[in-house]
Amino acid sequence: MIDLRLLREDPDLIRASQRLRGESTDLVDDLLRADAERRAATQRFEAVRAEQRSIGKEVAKASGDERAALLTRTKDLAVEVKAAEAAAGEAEQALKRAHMAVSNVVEGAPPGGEDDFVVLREVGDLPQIENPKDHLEIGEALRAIDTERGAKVSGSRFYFLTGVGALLQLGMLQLAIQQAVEHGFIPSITPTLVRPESMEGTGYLGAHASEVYRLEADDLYLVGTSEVALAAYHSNEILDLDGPRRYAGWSSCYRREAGSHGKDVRGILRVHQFDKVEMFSFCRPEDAAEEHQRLLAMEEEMLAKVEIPYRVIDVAAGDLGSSAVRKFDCEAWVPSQNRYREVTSTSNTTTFQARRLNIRYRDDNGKPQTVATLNGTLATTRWLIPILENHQQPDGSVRVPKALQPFLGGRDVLEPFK
RNA sequence: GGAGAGCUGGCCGAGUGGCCUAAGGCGGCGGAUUGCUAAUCCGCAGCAGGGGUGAUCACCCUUGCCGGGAGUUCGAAUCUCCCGCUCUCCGCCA
Repeated sequence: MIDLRLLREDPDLIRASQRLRGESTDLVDDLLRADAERRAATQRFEAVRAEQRSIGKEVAKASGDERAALLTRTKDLAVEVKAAEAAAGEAEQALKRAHMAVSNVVEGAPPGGEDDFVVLREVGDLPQIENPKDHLEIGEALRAIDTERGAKVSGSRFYFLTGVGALLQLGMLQLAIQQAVEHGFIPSITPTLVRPESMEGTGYLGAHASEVYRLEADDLYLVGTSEVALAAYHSNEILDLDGPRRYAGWSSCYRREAGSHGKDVRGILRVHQFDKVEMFSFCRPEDAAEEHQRLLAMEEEMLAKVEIPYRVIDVAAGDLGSSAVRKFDCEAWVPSQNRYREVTSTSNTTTFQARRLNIRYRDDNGKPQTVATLNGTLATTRWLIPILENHQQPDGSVRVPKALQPFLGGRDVLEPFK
């Protein structure tokens, strides 16, 4: 949710942001109207309620005829109060709906849609591989990835990681946690089933509702990222913030992939369940842009450790999620596809999520203010794809990046089974 | 799954229909005293929304908030119902 004070002071700023996103400016006018209407309705309610309360005090002291007279008056008033309260409640609900409909105010993202991202830099040399095998072919030869049995047991877009596949993933995630701890992040293992409020607070029940698994019998949701649990972790709290508060959450993630039938069906690029280490920061709004760069630097440090070439893109305004003001993706080189594919994403959501989740800090005057939140990927199952493909050798073996070798019993090469 | 007890401000905790504008304590902030620290004494303070007066910082008025929601009542922290959560015990179970 955006800051309503900002909306009142500078509605044109919000309209400009909506245009950049390719979203309607009518939503801004709807919100302005709903805001004015709510204030008017609140005032009407408060006026009758104040009268009711003051007469109520006289009733308590009065007796006999005087009391009876007061009671007839307050009985009528009670009806008015009830009606005014209901009207104020409806105005409040209408405001909330209009409020939810307006996206966060874009900050510095390039204009345009999905294809209008700006490449900030390309890092690492692309490997020269003749007829590269794709990650599934390599993974099957190593007996590291088994999608056939994944499908047998659970359906399409499920897989088993076995042997060195399991070790690679565990090592990579462990490496991410180690790095996070070195940089002062609090390592966390988070719930993957959450209540509706938590899901709603992070905005995942809006446009992405069909992407989310729901357990009807218990009214719980399976998270698509530990961002959900980490964001909701401090909901309704006032934090002591000296500097940014940083978490690294390790969890399995679940996605229905409802709208992606027939897309990326091979291998483990797009799956219903995967594991991820996610960074999440709470900081003062004035520090958010700098913190965003820090999360991006963390991602690049990890990519360097697994020795894969990548590029960094500045995602265009029209392709941002509703809560992000800016988003940087790291895309790793995938030789079999001869293109870059997204492996990390870091978003600055400023106060948008925190306002909905009611997460605040005390400013220098001791007044509660809404915090800013940011998130970013530190490692995920999908990384196995560029790791296997970029490090493949002509003989079918796979070189193990130095940083991962300790997690594979010191091996520097993984040999295929005959 | 069954039975019971709870949920009050940053924290602890009193409050069983109007005197709640929520006692008291801890912690916090300001001041006094004081070689320093500590102790003592005095004072100030919840959160959110709305309106107003003089302004960039206050002050005044007002409404809501006692786990969440609905209800009873002229009036609810207090009574009723639904939901959530915590604790204790029993049962079942990895």
